Amino acid sequence: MRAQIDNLLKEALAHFAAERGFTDAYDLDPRLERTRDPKHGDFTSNIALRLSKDLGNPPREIATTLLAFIPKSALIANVQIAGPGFINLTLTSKAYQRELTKILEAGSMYGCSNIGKGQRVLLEYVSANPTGPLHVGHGRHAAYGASLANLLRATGHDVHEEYYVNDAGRQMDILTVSVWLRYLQLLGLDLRFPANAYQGDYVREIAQKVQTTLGEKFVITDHTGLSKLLHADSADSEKLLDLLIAKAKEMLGQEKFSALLKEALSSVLTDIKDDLAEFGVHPQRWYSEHSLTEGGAIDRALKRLEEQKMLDVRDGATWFKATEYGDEKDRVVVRANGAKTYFASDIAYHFEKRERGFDLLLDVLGADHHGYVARVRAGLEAMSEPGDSLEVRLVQFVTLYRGREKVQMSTRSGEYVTLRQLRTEVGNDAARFFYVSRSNDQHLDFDLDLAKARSNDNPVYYVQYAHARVASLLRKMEEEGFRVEHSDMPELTCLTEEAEHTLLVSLSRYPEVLQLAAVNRAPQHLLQYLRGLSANFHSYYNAHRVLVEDAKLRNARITLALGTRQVLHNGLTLLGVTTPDNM
RNA sequence: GCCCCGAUAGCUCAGUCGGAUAGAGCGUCCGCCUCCUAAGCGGAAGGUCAGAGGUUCGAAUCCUCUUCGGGGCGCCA
Repeated sequence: MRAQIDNLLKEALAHFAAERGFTDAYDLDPRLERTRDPKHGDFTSNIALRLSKDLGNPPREIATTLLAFIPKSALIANVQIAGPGFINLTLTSKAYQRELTKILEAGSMYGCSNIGKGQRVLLEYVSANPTGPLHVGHGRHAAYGASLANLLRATGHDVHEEYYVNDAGRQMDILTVSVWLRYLQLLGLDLRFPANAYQGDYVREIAQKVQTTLGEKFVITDHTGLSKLLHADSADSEKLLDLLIAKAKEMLGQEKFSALLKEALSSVLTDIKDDLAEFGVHPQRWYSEHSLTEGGAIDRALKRLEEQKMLDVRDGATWFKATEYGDEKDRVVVRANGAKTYFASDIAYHFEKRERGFDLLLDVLGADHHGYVARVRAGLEAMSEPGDSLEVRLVQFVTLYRGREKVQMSTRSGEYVTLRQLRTEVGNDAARFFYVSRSNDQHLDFDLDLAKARSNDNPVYYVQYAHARVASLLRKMEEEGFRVEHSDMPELTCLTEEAEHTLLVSLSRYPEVLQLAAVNRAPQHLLQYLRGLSANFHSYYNAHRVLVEDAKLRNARITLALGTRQVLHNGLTLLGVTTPDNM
């Protein structure tokens, strides 16, 4: 709808420009907006105000000239100049009736557009270390990323979703050692378990599984050295972990250590994949960090940097001269001990994404990662890739509440609420909905009690209920022996109530909302809209009877309800929320 | 010290290329509730948009400074 009105104004502007003898010199985008106050009509443009300065004419005069050029249209009832020079357009009721028809014709495609023009987007999100179950923070990343992917697809982007698996590096080694120690304990060895190893029960479960499937493969005969290490009072507990890792590799041998690591990794990863799948999150690819090394991507990236003379050896380590690209300090890519840093994998990974032909690398990261955005961008630029091909959206933290009471969590002790627990408690729908209810760069207070409530205070319930209410109406209609005549569109001209007009206007905004939400990477706009639409529908339902005796009016009202159901369905589906017919 | 995010009604928050009289939900107050199964419905009161300057025809929105709050700054991942 907006696009149609927009075109009319653009046409007028083209005439106007031709008459005044200028063409592309000025910004001639009408920047059509919805009015806030219905007194100002339905749409408004401030183009006359914006042109006024450049043209040296008063805005109202420009507006008057422009107004004469607006083509006649069945969609526009009235055009007025108001205030300092706004052009206000009031639409005909026919325009809204047509839009309702379009909703039902387009069905699940209603609202989709091609503003993305097929841009190839690699959306990376969650990418939690595979060292334990996902917790409620990861849930927010998952819900946000998945909704964003849906929004981008609906607006014509070619989206590829990816989860980066950090399956190399120290954290995996620590997990492996944790599993190994639990495994040895299971087999009766009396060993102390370090406080900073992975504490969760899932470590014991993996150990149990290893023992069941692989038996005593990882048993060691002489464990005095290990025991001694564990009971030594080491001041530096991190150092102890490193020593333990070295000891484990030495005692088991690299091959068995790797086998154990693989077991641990696959257990955790399987759990994460199942968890996300149940949550409606399906990355197309699980990209292994390990494969970066194997595939030579790290070497290619380093070589590229070398060619650009962007590497420097100091103190035995290899540094990337990030400062030359605006970073605050240079960054190590290869440590003095020869190990490549996490940062090296990271720029290699992003470089490799570009090699795969993606236009936009869209990363969803935790707010604690903001520091490395500049680094990775610097890396891309140093490798002659455009810095703005990387876009990062940071997700702030989640705090759980039960009513007024804060739920205490501590990642360190392994006492945190998992995503699975949350989903089990409040359900997938409420979780998906609540997670994207606030802007990603705001802290989120997640109220478990509210999310579970079956009352209108609960926004997800409220919106789903609007959908169910339509279904209920249709059932009732059948019971009463009525039916919708589909032969030709019912006479929507019967929809003359104010509440009906409000609802029609709200429905017609949906495509604009999708674009706004996609462009701003802001699913909460869609959510906010759905709440408003539901409110409009509920008020309408409360004020007016749909299943009236008059067949014409009844058909028109049912059609309006069906349109509402369609838009609610389309919107909720993009957010990963189901649309029940019964509640 | 440097960097990022935030501050809007009693509470939780919308307000996204600057636009006309700043919105919603909850709570409060006042009515209503024999009605398409719907745990309710309608209305009202409620604001120094943290503060101060600036840009602009026009600022909650952009810029600068200040105050307060949250987070981040490793040859960790």
